[in-house]
Amino acid sequence: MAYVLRVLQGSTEDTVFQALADPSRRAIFESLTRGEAAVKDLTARFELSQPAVSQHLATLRGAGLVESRREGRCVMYRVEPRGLQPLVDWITHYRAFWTDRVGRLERLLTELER
Amino acid sequence: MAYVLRVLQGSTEDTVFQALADPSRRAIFESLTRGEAAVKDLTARFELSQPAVSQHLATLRGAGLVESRREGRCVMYRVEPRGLQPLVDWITHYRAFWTDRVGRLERLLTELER
DNA sequence: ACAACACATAAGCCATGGCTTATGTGTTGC
DNA sequence: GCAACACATAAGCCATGGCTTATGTGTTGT
Repeated sequence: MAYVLRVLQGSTEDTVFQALADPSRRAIFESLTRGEAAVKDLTARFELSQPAVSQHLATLRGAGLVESRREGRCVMYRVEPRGLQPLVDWITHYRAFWTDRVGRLERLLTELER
Repeated sequence: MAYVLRVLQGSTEDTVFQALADPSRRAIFESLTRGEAAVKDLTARFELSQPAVSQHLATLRGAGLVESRREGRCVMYRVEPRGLQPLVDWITHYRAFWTDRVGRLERLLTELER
């Protein structure tokens, strides 16, 4: 069922990993976590051309990590929290190998849900 | 301090993201979580040539996600749990944006440590 | 010692990806 | 309407990456 949902959304963890593999894209994403920003702003922060930034944003958008909204002649981009979910899910699948801290977290969750 | 350690280890989250970006590499990694395996075994499981598998393993090894050990004429590969830590750290940094479930986990941790 | 096995590495090929410049699409203000 | 701004998209270039075949390095067994 979760699988079906993922397929319908068209996003397995594949797109997310792919999107976050690039350092510039991660930097842009991190920058957006500090608040909504226009393409112009991001272009100013990083030493990238405007098309480069737009292309990175398109990739992040395709991975569901980011959303956009028009405001006047600017396009504001913001982080889409749920976009990280596939990554969290993937990692959670290997929680057996995590460090003590995360292991403790999982144990807590189990106890909570019981 | 954590930063210094990362630099000394020579591994920011960069190598890990890079290594996990490839589907074949993730598949190999996932396969290894089910237990130690030789290159020959992995080559048999996936439809990849032996050199391809070796190269993927070398990349995973470089990212600290996997370790190797000689046993006779085979080289056994196993998952290195701590290798996922940079990824967990990176995601944890954006925990503010996580879904309710993870948010609940974090709140639990905070209460626990207090 | 030699053949067979298991693996790593080298070299080359081809697809992909990220960047650039150039151009198209909206939107604002005069 | 028109110029200026903000952004998206197209086209092309070049580096990178993943795969292949071919070859080198160890290890086992006879």
